[in-house]
Amino acid sequence: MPRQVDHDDRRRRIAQAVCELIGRDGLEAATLREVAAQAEVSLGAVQRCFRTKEEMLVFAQEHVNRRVTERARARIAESPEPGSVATMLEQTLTAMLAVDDEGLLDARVWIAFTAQSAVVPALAAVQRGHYAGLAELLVVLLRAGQENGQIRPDVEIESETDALITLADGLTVQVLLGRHTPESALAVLQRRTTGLRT
Amino acid sequence: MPRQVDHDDRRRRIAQAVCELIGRDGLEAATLREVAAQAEVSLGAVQRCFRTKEEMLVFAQEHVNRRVTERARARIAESPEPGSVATMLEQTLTAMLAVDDEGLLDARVWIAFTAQSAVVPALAAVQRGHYAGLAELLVVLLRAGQENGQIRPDVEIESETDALITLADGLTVQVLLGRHTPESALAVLQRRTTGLRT
DNA sequence: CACGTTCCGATACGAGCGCATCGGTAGGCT
DNA sequence: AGCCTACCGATGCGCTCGTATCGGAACGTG
Repeated sequence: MPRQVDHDDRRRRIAQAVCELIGRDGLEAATLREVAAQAEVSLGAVQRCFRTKEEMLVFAQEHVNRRVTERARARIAESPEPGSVATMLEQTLTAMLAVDDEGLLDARVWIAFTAQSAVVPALAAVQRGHYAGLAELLVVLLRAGQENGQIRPDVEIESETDALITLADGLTVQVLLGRHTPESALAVLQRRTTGLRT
Repeated sequence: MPRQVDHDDRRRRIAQAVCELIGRDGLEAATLREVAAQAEVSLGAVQRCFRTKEEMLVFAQEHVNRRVTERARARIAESPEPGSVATMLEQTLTAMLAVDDEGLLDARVWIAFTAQSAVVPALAAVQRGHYAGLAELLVVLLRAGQENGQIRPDVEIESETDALITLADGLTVQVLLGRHTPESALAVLQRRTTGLRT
């Protein structure tokens, strides 16, 4: 067999290159040639990793979604009180916001894919799956918080979960448009989550 | 002078065609040729109305923004209690949501332009201008409501305005992704606005 | 009434796109 | 050690894009 390369690693690197291009110049900047250049591989390599451009974009979409989930996990682990439900809740939602440069890039990628999801049902299904995971996590956190008394018992979990997700998305849009700074958006989010505590 | 056509009317018709194409298949579907076909004019006519494609897209962006404002005005006029501040507030915010087919189309156009605004500062400025107008309107409504006792006096107007806009945007995203129906989004919005009443 | 000006719609062009194809090359098997 | 296979990176091909250009039709004017 000829020289072997790690296919999964290459796919991840390409997906990362796609995200960087979309985050900098939008979806239309993610041409196969530009992606190859950004990932420092040849055009042929990109074509062998992904049968078609659409397949590449879907993988990149799942890639950025995984990054958000991963960032939530990391923020929880690094937080001063990893065991506190309120902390976990806040850190999870913060991971969805554009609070730092990395998050800002992901937010731009997120809205690009979300806009595309509005007209391509297959992409919308991918996004809904991501949101389903986030919603489930929030439900678990809220329920655990109510059981150990950290979350007010009168909070209606399902509707509160939806409201928190809606708030995070709305704030992300506001930050991207420059109507909120990352700091002010974070403050709004924290005011909301602290309102849930006992 | 040769045969004269109404330039402004033609520009509006072209902008409408751009919105229909973007609402159906996304920003990339708005090529000059497709726009010309949708507007039932020649490619040359589109080029003479707009010096460049970007100029056309900016005009279309302002066009859909004007439609939202116009819809808010129409909803207020048609509402059962045009004089009630609470009604005006609710109808204004409803105009920002994708509550009917026309609104759904506009919402898809909105998110397409918003995504582009995240990477093109010039477009972001246009969007910010639109939001500034909406925010000013909401501030006026809330203040008037407080003065005549229809809105709770403890509502902090500036932050509430931002919160309402953020909520409307977040709900729009959720509807576009299929995580909210137009009806459920409207219900969330109404619950929020009725909470502001005395 | 014919001319000339002015604007319209069709065509032409270079560039860049996604995708398909094809020698070259680097290792595993006997 | 040498062959042979499997994969890599470069090149080619239609196609469509945005933009520039050009002949022709339509009206005010002398």
